[in-house]
Amino acid sequence: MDTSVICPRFETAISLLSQRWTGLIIYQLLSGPQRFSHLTEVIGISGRLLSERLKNLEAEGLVTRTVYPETPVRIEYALTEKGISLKPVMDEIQNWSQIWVEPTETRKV
Amino acid sequence: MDTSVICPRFETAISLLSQRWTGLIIYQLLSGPQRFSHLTEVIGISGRLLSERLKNLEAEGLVTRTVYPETPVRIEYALTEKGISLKPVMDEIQNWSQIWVEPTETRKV
DNA sequence: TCCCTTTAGTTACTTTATGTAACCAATTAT
DNA sequence: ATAATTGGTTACATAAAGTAACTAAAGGGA
Repeated sequence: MDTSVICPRFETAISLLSQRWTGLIIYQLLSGPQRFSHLTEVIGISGRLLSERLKNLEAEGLVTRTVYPETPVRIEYALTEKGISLKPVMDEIQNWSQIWVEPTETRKV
Repeated sequence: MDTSVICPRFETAISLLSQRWTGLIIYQLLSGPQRFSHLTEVIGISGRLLSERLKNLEAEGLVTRTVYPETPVRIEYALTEKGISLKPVMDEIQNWSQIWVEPTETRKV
C-alpha cells in the first residue's frame, strides 16, 4: 500500500500543457497579442481546434479576447498575467530542445 | 507574408510533452527507477497506454528498461541523462502550479 | 440594391487516440 | 498439476483531433 501520489496541483498544470496545441499557443502568444488567423497560420492548427483551445484558455484565465470593431473586424488574443507566468516553463523547454533535439529530428512537416 | 515560424526543435520538444501521460511518467521517474505496476498505480494509467508510452520514451532515448530475472520477474524503468535533463522543465511546471493552480481546482479524481 | 471581400469562426463528417476490461506468458512455490 | 505474481497484449467502445465546406457580420463597389 504505497500512498505516494503525484501532487494534485502539478497534475492539473501538466494536464493543461498535455493538451495538444495548448503549449504551442501559449508559447506563440508570449511574443505578443495576436489575431486568430495569424495563430492558425503560424501554429498550423485548424480553425476548429484553435477556437476550442482559445475558449478553454480564456475559461482558465490564461488568455484574453479583445474585439476591435474595425473593418473587417479585428480580434486579438493576449496572455493574462497567469499566462505570461508560464514563460519560465517555455524557456526551459526551449533550452532543453536546443541541447537534446537534433535538427534532423524536426522533419515532421 | 509572415515568415515567423515556430522553432522546429521547440515544436519537437513540446509535441513530446503534449502527449497525454508522457509528462507525468517523466515526472514520476525523476524520483528514481520504478517498475511497471508501480507506475500504473501512482499515475493512474492503464497498462495498455503505459506500455505504449514507455516504448515511445525508450525509442526517444529518454527511458531505459532493465529486466531483473527474479521471481517473479522485476522490470525497472529509469530515466536516461536525456530524460533527467528535463528536471528543470518539471521544476518550473511545479513552481507555476504552486502559485497559479488553486487547491480547489484539483478535484478531477 | 446586390454581390464581393475580409475576418472569425462553426458544422458535419472521417480518422486517430484513449479508456476499459478480459486475456496471455513466464516463472516458481505448493 | 495448479495457483500466484509480474508485465504485459488484445479486442472493443468512446472521446478527441483532422479536414473541408459553410456561415455571420460589416463594409465597398458596380
